[in-house]
Amino acid sequence: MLTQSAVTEYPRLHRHALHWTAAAPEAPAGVSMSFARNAEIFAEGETSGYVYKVVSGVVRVSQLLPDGRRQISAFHLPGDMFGFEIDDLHHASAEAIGPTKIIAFKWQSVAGAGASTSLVRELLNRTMMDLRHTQDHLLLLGRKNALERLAAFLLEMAGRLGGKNVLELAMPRHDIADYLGLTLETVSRMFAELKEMGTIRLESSRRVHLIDAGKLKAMAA
Amino acid sequence: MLTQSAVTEYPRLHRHALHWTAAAPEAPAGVSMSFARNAEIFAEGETSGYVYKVVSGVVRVSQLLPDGRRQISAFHLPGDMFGFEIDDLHHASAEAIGPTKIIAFKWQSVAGAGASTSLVRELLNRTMMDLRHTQDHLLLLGRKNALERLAAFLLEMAGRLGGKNVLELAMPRHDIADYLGLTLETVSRMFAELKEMGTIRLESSRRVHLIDAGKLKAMAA
DNA sequence: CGTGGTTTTGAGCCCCTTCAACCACCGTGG
DNA sequence: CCACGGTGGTTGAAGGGGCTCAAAACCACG
Repeated sequence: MLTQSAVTEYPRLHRHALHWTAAAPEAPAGVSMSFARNAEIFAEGETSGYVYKVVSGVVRVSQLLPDGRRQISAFHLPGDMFGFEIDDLHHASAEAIGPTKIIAFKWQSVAGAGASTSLVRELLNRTMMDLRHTQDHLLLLGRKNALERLAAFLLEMAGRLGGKNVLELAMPRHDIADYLGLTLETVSRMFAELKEMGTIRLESSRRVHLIDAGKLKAMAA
Repeated sequence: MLTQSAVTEYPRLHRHALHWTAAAPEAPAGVSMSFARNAEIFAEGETSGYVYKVVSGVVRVSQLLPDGRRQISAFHLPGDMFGFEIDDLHHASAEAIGPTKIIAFKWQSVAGAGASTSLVRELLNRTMMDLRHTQDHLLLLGRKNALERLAAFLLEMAGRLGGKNVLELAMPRHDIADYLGLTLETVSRMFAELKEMGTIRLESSRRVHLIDAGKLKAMAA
């Protein structure tokens, strides 16, 4: 019945932030928080009430099926915001991939009745960007093959990490796989294939040199 | 190299609406338009500037890969709005599935500098609902098998069409396939499988009776 | 009753998964 | 200094779920 393994064990998640720090009393007020590797920022089903902004580190947002299959909908890098919800229940969970600093804003303060129009507009803008990214990802998951997915992923990361041709991936193969709708073995094999084709070079498993970005773009379809 | 067929021919699309009708001069001003089956409402890459609201009929929003593989990101039913864009370029295309009536609003009027905060908030709300739907669809495309996808699709449609246990699907198998990231043959086979299991009955290929919605929910994972 | 579009069904194959080793790296402690 | 455990990554072999190709059946409509 099941296509994917349902027995994968994810790293144990550690609840609660390492520490909280009251931020400068500007508007809107934010609270800064630190999270250790694999620490849970919020969980699916929890009550919401905050939006979060990444200061440093990387966050993964994911949804789980009852049997443990996981889909990561986005990786959030410094500057990104996440955690918006329509009702006040989180509909996905968020975890720090490595040591991560975050600022939490009260939802009321950025989108509540008293929030300035410019803040609401800012939020609308970010939400529309998220929507576009997610729609692009639909195309990837629905219609691209494994090699195309990895090529697209590397280009996305390269772009978001500053357009350099050397990139330091923050996440393990397992997370990449759950982002791309593949298994970690397939991801590993596609890395090998890109390497053989001469389009990338692996300095280490996390440090990737893009040797031929043009060829990558062509394959990403 | 390619996993999916790249030679599928889509129905020829007919440009332009059948007719335009100036709407009552309320705020915001809308223009009503009618489209025939397979008529293009807007195309990927076109300049935007309007948001659209479905009055009657069903609209599909899709993205294409250069070789013709297609992913439908959403079906829009009466009452739904679509066509929001961050910049003023459409990032996907929209087509009427059957005869369809739509009202077009100037983007400026609902989200521009002069738009009321309540309109912007309304738009934020709709965008966040779209985002949630799209994220759920990521989980479907990334991690569910064919049978689970079709079960989830039927439940989604049943819910949106009013919760009845008989539903009239507006779209052909091909569109369902491109929504679910499958081929039309697989969709057809999964319909047959659900029928054999006794969870649905096909009055015609488009009229589906949900006999055991509980079992469907259980399979949709 | 043809005709074109849609749907179903069949047979074979392939990409990706599954299952299973093995390896590389690294901080810890004997 | 090296054994060690634990995490993360690679590689191999085999199997399967969904795709491809093909043909027939169905259906609305002239």
